[in-house]
Amino acid sequence: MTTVSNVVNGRLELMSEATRERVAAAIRELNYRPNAGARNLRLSQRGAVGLIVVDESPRFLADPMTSNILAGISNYLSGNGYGLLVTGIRRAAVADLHLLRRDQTDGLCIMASGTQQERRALYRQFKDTGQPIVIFQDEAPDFMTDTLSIRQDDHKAGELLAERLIQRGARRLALLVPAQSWPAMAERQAGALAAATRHGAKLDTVTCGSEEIADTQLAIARYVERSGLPDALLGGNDQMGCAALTWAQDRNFAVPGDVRVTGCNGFAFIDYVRPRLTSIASPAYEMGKQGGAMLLQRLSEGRFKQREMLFDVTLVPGGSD
Amino acid sequence: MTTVSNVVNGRLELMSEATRERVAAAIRELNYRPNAGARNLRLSQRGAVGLIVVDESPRFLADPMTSNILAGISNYLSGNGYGLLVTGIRRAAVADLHLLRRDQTDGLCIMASGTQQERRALYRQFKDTGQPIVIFQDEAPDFMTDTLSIRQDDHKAGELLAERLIQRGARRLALLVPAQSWPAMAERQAGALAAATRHGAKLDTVTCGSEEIADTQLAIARYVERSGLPDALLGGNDQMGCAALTWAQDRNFAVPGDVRVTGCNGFAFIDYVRPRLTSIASPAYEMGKQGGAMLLQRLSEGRFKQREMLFDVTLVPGGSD
DNA sequence: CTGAAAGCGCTTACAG
DNA sequence: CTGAAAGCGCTTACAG
Repeated sequence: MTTVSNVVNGRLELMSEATRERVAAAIRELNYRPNAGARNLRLSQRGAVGLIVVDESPRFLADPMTSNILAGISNYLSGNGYGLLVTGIRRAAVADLHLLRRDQTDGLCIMASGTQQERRALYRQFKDTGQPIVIFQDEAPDFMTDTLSIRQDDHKAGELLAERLIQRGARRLALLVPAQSWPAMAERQAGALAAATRHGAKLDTVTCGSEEIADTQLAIARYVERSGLPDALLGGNDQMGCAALTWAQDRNFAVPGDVRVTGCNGFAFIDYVRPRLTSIASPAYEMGKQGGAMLLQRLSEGRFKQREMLFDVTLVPGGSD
Repeated sequence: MTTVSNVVNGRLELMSEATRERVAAAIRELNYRPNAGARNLRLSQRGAVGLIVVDESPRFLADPMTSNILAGISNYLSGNGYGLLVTGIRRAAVADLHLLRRDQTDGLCIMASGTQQERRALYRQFKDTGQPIVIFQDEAPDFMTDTLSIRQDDHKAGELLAERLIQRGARRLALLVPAQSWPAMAERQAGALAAATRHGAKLDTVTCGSEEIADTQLAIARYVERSGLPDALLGGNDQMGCAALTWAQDRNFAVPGDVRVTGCNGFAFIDYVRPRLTSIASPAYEMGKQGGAMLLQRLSEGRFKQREMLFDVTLVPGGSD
């Protein structure tokens, strides 16, 4: 058994070539696949990481940001012999989550949602598992000790978009945000506001019932009725930007002639609208990959090397601004 | 230990209310979380299912079909105490896959790609693990015994789209398909061809370098140069449909006035183009959910109740046809 | 209801 | 290089 274990785990220097090949032949012949659970039990590890996406919708992967982060984490972990257990869950059901009630992962990756208070309550529950945690797209509250927060620079994203619009002559900007906002969205808003203030431009915030197309367009219509057409409509994300674009087209406003429009995060579908949506390129996939890497490093070295990672963003010009 | 095990596993009838509460209190106090791996080892089960997406791109979740199926599987399994281990992998790397080399799952869900020969080679490797397998969006070859194939009715999808276009007066249809096709795409093509033949209409197949927007638009341009503008451009999926839509718009062709356009699968972004893309609603999420359910049923009952499931599709009218 | 024991399939220190 | 043994944390049949 010792030698087989040594072969399976690649400690090949402990035996002769002939022995190695004999064992390998037997493995092939028997179609032997080592039981990963037994190995993990013996080594007091779990061999897997949990990804928990807290979302009220069962389609928790609908947002490309989420699925890109997932792909990044998954690829890194799979390449390093770790499993990724994926769960999407409504906030109310988190307490019953298998990943929290049973000990089956070495660490957790979290994408939370809801108000700050709600997210803090979630993080406390996750912390109670005693596992190291990577939080995506949110800051780690002070009480989260064994934690790494990974975000993209959404403040800069807001600034880049607002500055570009102002440079092109816009003086009154309207930023579309969902009623139920989230930290990244708030950062974009703060960034856009900072840029507007710096350049003496005006930034209105238009609160939409949700980020869905119908709610977004309704909110735009009401805002324009009240305040007139702004120089620019900034979608809080690509979906809201595209909603603004089609709203303008449905009313026969020229984009960018009558009103400029932008999005944020730059996922695939911005190339499918006309004019192409000016947006921000999100490093979501890379964030996921780094999150996986940092978590495995934490597991092997005992602590996270840093408390936060902030990923740079860049502007992707389309024709809509 | 016996009583604690009975509490943890919900065999509450074996003890008094007082005992139950004493154990529960101790669990809370100690923040005890049972080790899932040890339980699985004792019960000779793995407690998890693997999802393998064979894709040459690291962004293996970019297609909404894939991420919707994943969400469906994940939600069903999580709700039933099973884990889902997600891996995206290039075909060339499949042989080294952890999910194949180690014994860590009770069953596999597969989304393959490539030619029929390549997919057969993949399925043989998966079969060698001895696990029950659910194949999505492809038929199960004869040699796959312990297998369930789950597909949507793509033949009907092709028929529905072609028939609708013909009813609206189209006589020459052009179907856009990627050079590297796949079974679902071939089914759509067969369905569209059957409908065209039945109604005496003409269906040309336009092979595009890939399903990417640039390749699709290039292929359309070449086809139109050679054969003139068809009455309708049928995208093999929504992405290709949207590519056709923007191609027409960039050339100042009216849609549907000069040329009708359709997509297939009906994911979110078809609402963000103008006119809205007429498409087919894919039951991808439901397929994933049923796949998870059928796999767990297979695990508890010893065999799949059926060899195939075919999900119905419906047409979603937009303004593009 | 509790306690003692066996065993799931591994890893690893140790003796030969 | 091989063999025997302990132990990872559970479940479960059995005795008390």
